[in-house]
Amino acid sequence: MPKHVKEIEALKAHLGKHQLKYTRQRELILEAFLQQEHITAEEMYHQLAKKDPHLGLATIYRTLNLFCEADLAQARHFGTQTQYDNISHKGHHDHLICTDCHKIVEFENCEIEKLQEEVATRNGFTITTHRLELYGLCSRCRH
Amino acid sequence: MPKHVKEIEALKAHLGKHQLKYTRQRELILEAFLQQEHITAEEMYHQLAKKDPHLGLATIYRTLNLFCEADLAQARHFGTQTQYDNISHKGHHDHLICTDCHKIVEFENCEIEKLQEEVATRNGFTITTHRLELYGLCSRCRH
DNA sequence: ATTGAAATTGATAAATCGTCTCAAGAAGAT
DNA sequence: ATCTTCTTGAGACGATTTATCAATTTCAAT
Repeated sequence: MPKHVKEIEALKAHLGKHQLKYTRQRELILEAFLQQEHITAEEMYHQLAKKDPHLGLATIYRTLNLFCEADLAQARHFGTQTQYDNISHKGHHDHLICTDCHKIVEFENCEIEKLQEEVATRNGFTITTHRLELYGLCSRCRH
Repeated sequence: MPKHVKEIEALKAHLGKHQLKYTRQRELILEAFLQQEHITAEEMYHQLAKKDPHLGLATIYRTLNLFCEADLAQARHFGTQTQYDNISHKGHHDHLICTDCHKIVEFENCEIEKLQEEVATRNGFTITTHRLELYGLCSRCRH
């Protein structure tokens, strides 16, 4: 019935491993989360208010942080807020961030990823995820 | 006597251009800032408490933001705090982070940096700083 | 199905981080 | 030295996120 069976199973696996429980709220938040590329807790709060007016903001924060631990999400702090990126089913994308107008351009680069793997291997690491953010000025803000 | 004559002149140029004043606090904070690769306002607050116990935290925030406008610093949101990067400092290092034992290995990779520049140029960006973190398991934790 | 231990929730208090306010003090031009 | 303007320090404030805790829900064991 639910669309994202694979991710639900991944979450359940994580929950089981840590003696946590699969709740109605966690399923609701996961379903909503997986339909976004990235979202803030506040945005999700308003979005889900229609489906469950009693869902608390604290629960959303707790659940999104849980998703980070389960490697379904990745938190990214920008400006005063925290963005939760969906890294589970899309190819992981990186960000170009304009420090002036806060514009964000997403990109993907296989060569960089390959070099990352090399660095990791050289140091005995096995990468599960990564974060790459390039900060600078976009063409308009450079004047 | 101050060591960073070039940066002090750059700051004075910016101040003059905007009808701002060169104060004891601004010089003190600049001297301290230029000795770091990156620092938070809070860290600087404690660090400078010895030299000037009356220096206010608000002044440090104001001054670090001023440095950003004068292109001496670059703000970057890291975790819950804001890191102020020293732009004149070059050797930027990246991190390999073990998600199990939290071991952190620093590395530098020119090829990756070159590819980052290419991506930025292709999108019309001029990079001033970046952040690359690879998350995974180190050799010991993989078993 | 019922029970009971353990985890989760919602509401809100509290903490955190950074900015704003404003009276008093410092800088710099005249 | 004077005068205008900018800056400072202290604390209030606003926004975001986390902690607290009693009531509720989950889920495994009856």
